[in-house]
Amino acid sequence: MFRGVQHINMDGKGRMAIPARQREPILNMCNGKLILTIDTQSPCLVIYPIGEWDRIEQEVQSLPALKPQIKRFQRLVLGYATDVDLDSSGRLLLPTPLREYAHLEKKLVLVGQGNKLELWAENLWLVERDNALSEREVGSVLPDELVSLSL
Amino acid sequence: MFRGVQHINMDGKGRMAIPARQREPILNMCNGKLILTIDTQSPCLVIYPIGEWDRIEQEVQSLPALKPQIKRFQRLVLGYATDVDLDSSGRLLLPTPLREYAHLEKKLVLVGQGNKLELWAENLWLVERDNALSEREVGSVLPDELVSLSL
DNA sequence: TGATTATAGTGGGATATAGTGGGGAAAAGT
DNA sequence: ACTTTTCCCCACTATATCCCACTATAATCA
Repeated sequence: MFRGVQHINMDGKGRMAIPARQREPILNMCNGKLILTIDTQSPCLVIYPIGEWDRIEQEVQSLPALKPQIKRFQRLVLGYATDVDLDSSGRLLLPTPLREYAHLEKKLVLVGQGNKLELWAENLWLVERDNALSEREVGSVLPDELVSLSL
Repeated sequence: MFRGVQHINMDGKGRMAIPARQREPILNMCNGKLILTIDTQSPCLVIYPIGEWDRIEQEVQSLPALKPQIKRFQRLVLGYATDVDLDSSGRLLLPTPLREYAHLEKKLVLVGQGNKLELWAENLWLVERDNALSEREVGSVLPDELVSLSL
């Protein structure tokens, strides 16, 4: 599955090369067909192999849409979901609305998260990382689940 | 399992030789396949044999991701996790993002920790060690778990 | 003990592969 | 028909990988 943090560039045409590491599995798994959508919790995008996405989409659609919060969530996640294909040199074109949502400029960070990939603007990723790290400061309270984890 | 503190050098290409001591067990255990990730508590990296990592990964993934703190923790630990292989002379290449995270320069310290290895920049290791030692100063309070330990 | 041979650790050159950028053709939209 | 976007292709640069050479440390033997 997807692992590792990689810094990559978006070129002037809004394309980004999938690192060779991830390319192989993507081609096998879903023949280069991916779904790109937004993460509603963080200013980043998520990339699913099409097969994996089908499962997610069903789950999201089966939520009770009468609750306004859920309706909004569905609207965003399903609405922004866009099919993208790898081109012949293993790159994909980032649709403009998604580019804007995640404030993507030239410098990007691709983060493996098991069944999916996250895509960040480099500066936002660094902020997110530093926030997470500052939680190790003295006096900050960690959830019990983390404290009791034996790594 | 992994024991001992060893000082080693990273060469100009970001490679580091695994000491012969540890090499044998690594090859047996996981055929030279390792996972490198960050330690979220300290500015150092951790190295797991792939088998051991699978267990950890499952544990981390099964945490409740709705808590923002946990989500962040997962993002970092799983995100930075990177597959690395030993090359033909028993070295491994340290990926740039991880190198940068732990401020690795030429001088490194590899610390055995049982099921895993820790990798430090030498200067940060020395600081950490001195901090740890200074806790034996008069008046400092040790956690109960430590006090009741029979060594 | 000193000399000789292994083995570990280190460094660097050469080649292959990956990443980046851009020209221009095809397709789509206006 | 014209403009804009998408896609294929080629060229260049950076990075990773393989391979071999040198040095230092440890092990062996006379």
